[in-house]
Amino acid sequence: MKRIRKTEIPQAVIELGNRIKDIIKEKNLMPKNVAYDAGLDVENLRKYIKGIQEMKITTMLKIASALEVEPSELIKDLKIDFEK
Amino acid sequence: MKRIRKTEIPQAVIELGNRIKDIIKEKNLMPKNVAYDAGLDVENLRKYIKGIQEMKITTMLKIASALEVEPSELIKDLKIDFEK
DNA sequence: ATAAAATCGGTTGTAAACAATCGATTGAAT
DNA sequence: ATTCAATCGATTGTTTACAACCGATTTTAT
Repeated sequence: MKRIRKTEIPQAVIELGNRIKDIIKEKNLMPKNVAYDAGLDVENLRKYIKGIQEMKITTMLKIASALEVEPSELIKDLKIDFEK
Repeated sequence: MKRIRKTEIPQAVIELGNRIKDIIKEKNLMPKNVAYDAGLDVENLRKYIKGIQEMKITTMLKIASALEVEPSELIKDLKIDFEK
């Protein structure tokens, strides 16, 4: 059956995806290789870049490693907009 | 039925838990309040502190917000030990 | 123009996060 | 000594991440 997302994707997730996208572009990397280096499926990496799917901490660390950037660079100033 | 974890908890997750624990202690915060401010169940916060459960990016951001620290401070120098 | 990579939208099985609850124990403060 | 918070282990329903695959289309490079 159709798998529907019930919750909104947080803005920070979108922003994180954009940063990954930008770094890939700046460093002239290939998503295919980045995915491989991070131990991810290319399609899933694409989902992170598009902000369709949220990632776990360790996934972020793997991607940072594959991009050869500090994890901090990826999450720096990411704001979480949450309703308490 | 028993819910058994199939994969190993990465060391970075343990380390992240320790940092959260330390900050709570240093700042004389109450886990109860931190959990509330982060919009989490106390028991789940405990799982993160113990490193029993891995968190998503946004959860980390919420916890950083509740602890009033920069997200970068939580993940700084976290190393991921992964087998490609 | 053709080949390789990227992008897209969708699907599916499985593992794990998330939320919440329970009972019991331990530690600390009044 | 009693109250409150912390800690622990365990459980459960629901949602989501993860991994993988597919077919189609678009972009990029040779």
